[in-house]
Amino acid sequence: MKKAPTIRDVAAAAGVSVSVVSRVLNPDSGPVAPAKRQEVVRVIDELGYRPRAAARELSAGHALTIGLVVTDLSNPFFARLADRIVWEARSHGVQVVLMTTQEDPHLEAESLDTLLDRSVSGVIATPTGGNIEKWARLQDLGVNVVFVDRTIEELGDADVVSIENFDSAQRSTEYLIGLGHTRIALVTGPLSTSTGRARISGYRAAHESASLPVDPLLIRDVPFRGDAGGDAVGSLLAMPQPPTALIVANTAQVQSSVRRLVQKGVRIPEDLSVIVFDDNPWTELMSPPLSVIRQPLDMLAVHAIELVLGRMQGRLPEGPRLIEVKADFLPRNSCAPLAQTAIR
Amino acid sequence: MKKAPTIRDVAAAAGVSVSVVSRVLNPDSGPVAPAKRQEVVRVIDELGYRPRAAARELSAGHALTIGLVVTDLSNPFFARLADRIVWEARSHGVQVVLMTTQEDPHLEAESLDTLLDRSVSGVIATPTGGNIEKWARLQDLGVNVVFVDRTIEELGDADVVSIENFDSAQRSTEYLIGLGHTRIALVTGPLSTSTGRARISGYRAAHESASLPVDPLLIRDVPFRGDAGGDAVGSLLAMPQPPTALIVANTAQVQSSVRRLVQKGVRIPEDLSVIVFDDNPWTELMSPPLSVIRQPLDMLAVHAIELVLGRMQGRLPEGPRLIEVKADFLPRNSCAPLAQTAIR
DNA sequence: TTGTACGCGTTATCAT
DNA sequence: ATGATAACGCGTACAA
Repeated sequence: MKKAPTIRDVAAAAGVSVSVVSRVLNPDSGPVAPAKRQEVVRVIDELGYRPRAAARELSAGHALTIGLVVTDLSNPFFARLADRIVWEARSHGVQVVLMTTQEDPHLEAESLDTLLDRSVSGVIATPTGGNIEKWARLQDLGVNVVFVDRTIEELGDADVVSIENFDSAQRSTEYLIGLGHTRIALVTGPLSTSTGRARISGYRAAHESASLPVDPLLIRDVPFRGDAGGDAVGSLLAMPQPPTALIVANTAQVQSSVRRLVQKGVRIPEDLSVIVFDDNPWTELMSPPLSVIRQPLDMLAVHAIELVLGRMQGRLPEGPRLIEVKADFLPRNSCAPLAQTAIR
Repeated sequence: MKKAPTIRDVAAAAGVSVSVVSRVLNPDSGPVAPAKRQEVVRVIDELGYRPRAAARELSAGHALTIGLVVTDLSNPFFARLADRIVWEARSHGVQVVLMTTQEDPHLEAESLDTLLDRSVSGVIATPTGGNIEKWARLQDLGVNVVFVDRTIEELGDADVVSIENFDSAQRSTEYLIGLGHTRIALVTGPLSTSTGRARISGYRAAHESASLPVDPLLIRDVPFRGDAGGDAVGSLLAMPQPPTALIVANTAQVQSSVRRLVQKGVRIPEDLSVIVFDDNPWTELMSPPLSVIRQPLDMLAVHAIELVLGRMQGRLPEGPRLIEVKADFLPRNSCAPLAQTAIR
């Protein structure tokens, strides 16, 4: 186990001073005689020298690194988001340190502290909803914060990239209303999250436009983690007057919800029409293929990374930016007119 | 945008020297008078001081960080592996920087260089198969390397955690043979990977034990990325004498393979019996539920992290360790006896 | 164009 | 028990 060469080793071997080597490394920092430059490059190559990131960071005061804070990589939504972000960051020479929160504000707080220690220059995150002061402090210390998917309204200064939550929920609800359904259940995230709130609003708006009453018992704002989605579905099915249609408005709840439906032997769409908010190609392979709101997470990722990197490089105007990308509704075969629904 | 306090600020505010503060931070590095300790702690808390990671790393020569190098986070296998590893690492106070290779040795090489720059003390990776000297160099520089899922036989010194590839392939093949099938197709990873080779061997062994000939045309070792799995399936179905059973022996190919089957209208198991190597809960929700070799990736993750951390802390005996965890075969309803198969 | 010297924040060594 | 000081490796004014 030998130890890696330093800039000094290179300088010595090339017969120049460290500053020359440094200037070769950072081209715009000053002039170098072509002959010496070539020699230095040769030696660097020969020794396999690479600048230590820690030293650079210490000197620069900040790292060419961003933090990615998501709740849970076993959710395909976040997995694919992470994939895109890591990929995009790499192509810009930026590394990604990954942290998961399991939707726990306490773990989130820990993550933020750690990222601060690392002097990351940016963070892309799906916030749990808590830790408001901590987020503010992070920004105060010069870290560029970009929220993706969700947001924290109280935090004025953060960029946000999300899908059109209100709109998506409204459209899918309208679609079901258009099929004649009047008892439409909604399983969505907790009220403590911006997405949970926005999607419920969209759902309500669709009812209002159609002058349809909203049965509050049909709205289930449940935790993301665990089997909450499945349990909500179970309880909905057990109602004296069960719904004839169901919208699962959050990727985190889709899996457990669908599993419960399958377990209970519910026929789709004969017994129940179903729409899910999805990022999982498998929905297409089920029988019947599920109608989905397709979350354009490539767009989310691209915008998010564009924002952090943009901020890091100082371009981009001052104020916070809010980007909403459209989510397409893909009707497939999991919805039927009320008239053809068995239990009603 | 204020700037974070340093150890000097703390020392000044507490009326002590930096050494005292440092000793308070690192308890085992020397004695501190209880009174002073308390005061220092108070000031640290008041100022919200946190030690800069870069400075520590520079001083220590290595970072409390590990690199996680996988091919692709959109594969649920790697996503969930990453999830577990990040989680487990966090609980030990080490961060994870994430890199993806897209199965490209060139990108892998870049990643390794970057990780070297960061002075990571360990790497958990699913190697592409190339970059042998680079991996060796990494180890030479004191980085603990743990391969997971796949391995590089030429590299003597690396720990390896994998499933029993030979055995899993053998058992699933035997199961199908037991159902009377004689033309069993195998879609698996490229021969350049250890898993590809081992699974083909298991498949062959099962045939041998049953004194069944192996039709080489039924073995498709295809690339992981893209639609290679689906294309292989398409071409298998188009054979003059198509297979009556199919094993998709790699998670990366499952999705495109199954999609192709669905597209072609192949009935499972009436037309074709199917077994897939899986980590995706959705296989259970399809109709029919697919029989799978369930990859125990929790075990993979736990062992991998246990190995890196163990090495980092200097415990663990000298030589490289090879851990093989068992993968269970879960028969569900996607396989039928040959006698009940339509096309034969 | 090149080299010297100092700062970045922390830990470790060695006096006191 | 405490404090001064030298690394750690790199960037960068500033001097030559």
